[in-house]
Amino acid sequence: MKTPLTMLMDPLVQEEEELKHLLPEVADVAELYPEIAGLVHWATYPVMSSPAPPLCRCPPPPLTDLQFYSIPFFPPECFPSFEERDDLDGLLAVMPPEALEPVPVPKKRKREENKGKYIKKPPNAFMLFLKSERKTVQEELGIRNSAAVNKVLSERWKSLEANKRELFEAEAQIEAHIHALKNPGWTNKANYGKKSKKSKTKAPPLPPPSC
DNA sequence: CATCCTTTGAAGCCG
DNA sequence: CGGCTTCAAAGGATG
Repeated sequence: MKTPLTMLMDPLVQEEEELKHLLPEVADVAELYPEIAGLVHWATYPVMSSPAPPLCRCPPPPLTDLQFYSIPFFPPECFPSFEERDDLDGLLAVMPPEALEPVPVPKKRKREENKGKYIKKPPNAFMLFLKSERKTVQEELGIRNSAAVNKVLSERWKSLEANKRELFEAEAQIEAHIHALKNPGWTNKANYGKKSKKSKTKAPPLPPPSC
């Protein structure tokens, strides 16, 4: 008899071979971002061959960050062993009540959400880089305007060391896999055309002929 | 208050 | 299949 969680994990197990080559990057991500190490280990453990990785006892990431990425809040200290994680009822019983709260949705999305469940795209590597470095640039340059900050970060992204960029790319892949697991069958198509049309005509209208 | 600006990358769409 | 469009984040600016 398969538990709901086991059924959820089956697709991941099937992709074990595909993900194996990512494991070194997963370890790097956990090292680079200790605040989400527990989450990374938890999320990737199902695709790892035995033995299970040592249980991370680091504190869980802030709940707001987890909700931001729509990741269920399963802090490692909620289950003393990975085996107990498969006891879904038991796990739910020990989870903090706020972890079961619905994921907050930005105001600009609430209209769409009212019509039906709105699931955001997972962030790509550059978006994760923006999120990671925005505060640093804001403090370094004393600017808050995101458009200006993004321009600066665009240049830094282009000159970023390859190995550091690969960490963000690996993290983006992890985010995408978690997103796919949480939202089976979801595609970008669901979000396409949901935003109001921007007048961002890449090729500006032809100028009038100068006589 | 809603949308724009600004970036890269992923993915949908269309001819 | 190539090129265009949309949307992920975010916070000040603008209408």
